Amino acid sequence: MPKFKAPRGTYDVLPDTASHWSRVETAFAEISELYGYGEIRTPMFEETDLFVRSSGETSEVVNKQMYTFLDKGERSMTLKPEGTAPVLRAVLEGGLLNQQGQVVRVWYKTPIFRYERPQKGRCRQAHQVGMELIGSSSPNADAEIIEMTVRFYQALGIKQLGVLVNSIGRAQARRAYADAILNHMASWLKDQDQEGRARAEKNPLRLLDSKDPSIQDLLSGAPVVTDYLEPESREHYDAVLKRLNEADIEFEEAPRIVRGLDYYTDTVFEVEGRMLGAQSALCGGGRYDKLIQELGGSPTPAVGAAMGIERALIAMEAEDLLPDVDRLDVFVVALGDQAIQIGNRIVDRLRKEGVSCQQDIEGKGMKNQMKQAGRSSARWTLILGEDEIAAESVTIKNMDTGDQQTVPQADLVSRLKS
RNA sequence: GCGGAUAUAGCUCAGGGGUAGAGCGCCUGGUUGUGGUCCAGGAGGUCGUGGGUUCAAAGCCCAUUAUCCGCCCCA
Repeated sequence: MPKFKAPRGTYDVLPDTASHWSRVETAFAEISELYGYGEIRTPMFEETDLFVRSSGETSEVVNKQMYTFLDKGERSMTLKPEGTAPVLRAVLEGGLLNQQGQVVRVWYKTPIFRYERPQKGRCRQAHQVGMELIGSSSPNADAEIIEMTVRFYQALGIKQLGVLVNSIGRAQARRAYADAILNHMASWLKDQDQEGRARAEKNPLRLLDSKDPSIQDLLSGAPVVTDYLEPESREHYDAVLKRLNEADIEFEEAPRIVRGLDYYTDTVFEVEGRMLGAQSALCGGGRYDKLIQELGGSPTPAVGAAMGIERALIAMEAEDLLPDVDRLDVFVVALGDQAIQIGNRIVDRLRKEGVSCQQDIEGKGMKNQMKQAGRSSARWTLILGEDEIAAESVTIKNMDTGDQQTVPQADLVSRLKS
């Protein structure tokens, strides 16, 4: 029994699944580059206040879920619970927005830390990729971000997903709408315990995506946020929808979509996996025009999204999209000292040609070496024994079909490449 | 944070107050030049952890930890 275990809510990515991770990460990096986004990397922890300011003092994340600690200088630090605020901080600090009218496009890949009760698709150290488009209030920006997320999931091959788009307007509309919801739910609210009531009153919009069937029933006749939008917000929202239609992005309008972090304005969206159980959100994003100001920058509109890597992997697993184990090209079976020497030279030569190779290092016999070859899932096994040495040849065995033929060592590379 | 379930071999699991089980995997041999098939043999477990009850606990009781499902939250 090992003495240590990975801390609660964390886990290791072992070699058999690491390639799945890099596949997701690579897909996102490629999409980002295609849209002209530059990578940005920020520290794992920040001043606690950055997250309090950005996510909102009343948010669940800030209240209950942050990994906060005092460093040796008695400064309150927090492991980043989300990616956006640190990116904006870095963009401001790095002077990327110092020229007026500049539009900045960045993408990132990062772990995030939230103290939560672990569940499938919900860990204390989770991983996200995301992008931010900073400096544009155009609906085209919102549409670009949504389009990118869709392209990302398409690149991974995930089919069963829903793209849910909504607008929650500006502060005024939201306040008016929140009142309307509370009003609508007044009779239900009376019957709730104190905590439930406090939660509902703190953020009435949250009621909208509750999974409680009794709440959902009551909400069926409830007012819709889009009826409360200010004229500019309405216009913006319509333009986003129009742009998405033009780009042939499949989506649905979902008035129940709100976001958990306080900084969103106008457009919010979510990509939902239909195979994910309770943790169904694959991606969340939206516009946050007030946030940069909140962080001390000049007023700057922006829009962005974050995608959970774990959840993408769960979705891919459910749709059987995860690639097989990485195959080795060649395993060299060599029998006897001389053959081993020649085998080493061949392995070296093949690796220089970009052919992945392995050979026995334990001095085992034929049978065992063949077994290793099988286990390595090599495409070909090269056999070097007395006969081959004498003839300066090598036997190539195709491990899938079992066919084998003996060819001159000089022809090896061209044989393998054909 | 709340509710429910689970924890036995590397993996998937069965069992059950009195000597620890299966399938798969692993090792060895049949085959000192052929893996994935077959046959034979073998290794591997303080039954999650800590206490308690008992002549006896892996089983019963209590606590604890981890995982899974739902709520909550969200990626």
